[in-house]
Amino acid sequence: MKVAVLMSGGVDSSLAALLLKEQGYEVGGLTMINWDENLVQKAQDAADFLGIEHCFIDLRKEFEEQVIDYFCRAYARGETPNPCVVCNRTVKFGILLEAARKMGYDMVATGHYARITYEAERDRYLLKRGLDTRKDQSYFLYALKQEQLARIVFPLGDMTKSTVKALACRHGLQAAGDPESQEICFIADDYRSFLQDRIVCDPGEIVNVQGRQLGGHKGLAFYTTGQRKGLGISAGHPVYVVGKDLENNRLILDDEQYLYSRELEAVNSNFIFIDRLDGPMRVNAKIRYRAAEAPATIYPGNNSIKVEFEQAQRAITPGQSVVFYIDDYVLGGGVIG
RNA sequence: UGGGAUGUAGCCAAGCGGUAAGGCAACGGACUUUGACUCCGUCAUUCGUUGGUUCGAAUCCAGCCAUCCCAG
Repeated sequence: MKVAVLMSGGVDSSLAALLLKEQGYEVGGLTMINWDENLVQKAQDAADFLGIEHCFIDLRKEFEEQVIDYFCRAYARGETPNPCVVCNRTVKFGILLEAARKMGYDMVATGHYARITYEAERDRYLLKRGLDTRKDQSYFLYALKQEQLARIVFPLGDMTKSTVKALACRHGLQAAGDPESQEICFIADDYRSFLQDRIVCDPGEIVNVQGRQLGGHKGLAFYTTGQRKGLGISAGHPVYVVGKDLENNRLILDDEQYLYSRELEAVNSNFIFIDRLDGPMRVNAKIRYRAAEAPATIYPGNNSIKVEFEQAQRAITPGQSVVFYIDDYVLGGGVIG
């Protein structure tokens, strides 16, 4: 069995490669250039250290079309996209996975903290959260299809981050002491300056819920629901972005209480645990990566999924993903409309 | 131009003779495979200004300046 480990040169992917090798797989390192080609060297070094072959593939064009373009368009629409979700579905486990297969690999592996299991009775691959709930990354993977899950291995899914670090250290992996990963991979510092060159940003008014003017904004794309910092508005008490009035190019700010809402509509949904949602279902749902799961009922709609929470959620944000869980399993998810 | 009121950090604001609270904003850090939230830390040698009284003034007194309100 030949496995291509998608290597970044960091601890996680390096250890993933090492573990697979120890388990007897035929392992090769594969690195995609999606933005910064300088990262390839680090991966190459790690592969050399592990004594595995390594090659890279330039996917900058594809990444630009699939991820960056999506990222910018979503912001231009006033949404707050999650590029990692799209990258995983279309590039990392899409184009790159296909490329690996063409190179003769059977599977691809990454250092994600998530688990994939196969359920024979239903002939389904299921996605489970990582054992280390603090590091669990299943949220970013809900959009994967069966064909994709069938070809993926996550060697770190059953481990905690501290175990990974300890093992990496014991094996003398260079990256063992590296700081945790960064921001969006294609944005070094501030996503705002990145957007500035790519989309049109019209300054406009800042108003409160009642419509009273409070100040001015630099372009709706630069703000996200629930945001407090960087607004420059001194109201005597904290105020948050509670919405966007795209029609009038106005940013709406107000007290935190206006951020809470009990329901949302999700589009572009994908289901993993089941084929499709045929009727109401009780789940635990997460409206952003670092949010607590909350009990909710989901309902199938025409072109969307309606999600009704038991308790109001704070800052439900269009463009972000809502992911449904049943116990440790990812049922599916969608993009908040 | 008369009468009244007010002038403390970017904004709001405590202080009322004993050596500048607090909130908001801002900045820095922690957290984080998205954007946020959150948490921690920093932020007026100086109180419109000039003099005076006092051992000592943002606090009392006087002049000047500025702003606001009512008269005109």
